[in-house]
Amino acid sequence: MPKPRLQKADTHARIVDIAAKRFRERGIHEISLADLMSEAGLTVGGFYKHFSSRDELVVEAFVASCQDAVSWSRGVSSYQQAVTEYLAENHRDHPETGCAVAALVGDVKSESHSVRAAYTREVRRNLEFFSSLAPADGALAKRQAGMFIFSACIGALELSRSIDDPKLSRDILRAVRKLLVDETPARRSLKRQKRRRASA
Amino acid sequence: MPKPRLQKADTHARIVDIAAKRFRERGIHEISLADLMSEAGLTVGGFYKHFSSRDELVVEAFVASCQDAVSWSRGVSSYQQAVTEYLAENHRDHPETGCAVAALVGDVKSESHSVRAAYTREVRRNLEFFSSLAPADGALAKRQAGMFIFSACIGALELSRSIDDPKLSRDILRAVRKLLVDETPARRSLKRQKRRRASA
DNA sequence: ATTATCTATAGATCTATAGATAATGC
DNA sequence: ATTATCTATAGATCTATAGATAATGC
Repeated sequence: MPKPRLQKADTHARIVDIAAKRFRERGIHEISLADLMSEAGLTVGGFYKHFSSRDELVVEAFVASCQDAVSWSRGVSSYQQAVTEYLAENHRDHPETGCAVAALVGDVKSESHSVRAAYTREVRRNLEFFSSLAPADGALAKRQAGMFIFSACIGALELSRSIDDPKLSRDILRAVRKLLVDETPARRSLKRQKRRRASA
Repeated sequence: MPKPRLQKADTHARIVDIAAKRFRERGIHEISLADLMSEAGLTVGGFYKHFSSRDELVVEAFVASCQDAVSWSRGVSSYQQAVTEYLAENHRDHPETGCAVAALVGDVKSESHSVRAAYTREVRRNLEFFSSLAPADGALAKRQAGMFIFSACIGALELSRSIDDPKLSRDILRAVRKLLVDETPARRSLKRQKRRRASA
């Protein structure tokens, strides 16, 4: 039963949004176009009136995923909040609305040039975000701290998602959260100062 | 042209070794049984005389991959050496002989119970290895430091492999290497002591 | 005769295309 | 008449199975 005049652009966006969720949730190749179209209430046949290829959808869906990260970062005002929320069990359990860089970190290796380019842009945006919040002095130190923090976050989140032991999964998130928040150079020197002031 | 009596066990091991390489290199589902058998100089038909299913090969290949990590860790005697070699460009460029936990961190989410169980065992073994070398005092601190270090290493390695900018890729490896080796709690307090001694 | 491997193929996907269909808007 | 979507299908995989074949070892 065709339903014309119901805004083609809306349908297009709906397909992209669904793909953006499912790709992060299950991986780019673990879901078929038929499944995605069906979730949108459509059939496979119509797909190529919206996209010239599967790859085109992958790129659009990835870019759409990044919007979730942009919205999230707007609500984050401190380094501690960023790390705590990124490494929360809630984020681990909901890859479909979470960080696309983490969710697709293994997948993109075998993707097209366009996908990898979009991915690299998003990595760079994330590094800038974490650098801007990083407790470090000077542009270079901030940049390096951003790379360090983002790497630790991605590694911990993906490890916690991949193992099948819930306790170990939680322990990894907690340990990395703790060491990132407590044991960062600037924070440590802050603590030292407090200790000194207290003992004086 | 069949070649009987040439040790079935040898052929079996050869298939497993090839799979162990290709799965790490390209991902578990980006390579077909036909391709693997062909690289072993065989045809697909014979596959099921060696394995009851594709999944069985995935498990055996994963376990075989872990041997590379065990051999590697035997030659590692210090924390600094572990981090430096793990985050080397050479490791980044040769996933086929490198850490299977990193190479398959995204892939295992959609794999069978057996694969995920083997993966979890290997994560645990790696955590123990990094914990044993970690510059931290006390069993708990060592355990947490191991999780922290391994997460940062996996995140940095996989990010460096996924992006398409060689310079950024190298910068990430370098920054994480530097901050892990220089800025670890125990090392920092060591440095502080040296500074104090020098100024005294 | 046994056994490892081969050829051939069934059955299940999945991407992509061709042409039909039905609701809107002139 | 136009246009968005549908049904149907071609062509390319990929896993798994059935039965044939050829080299060894009795």
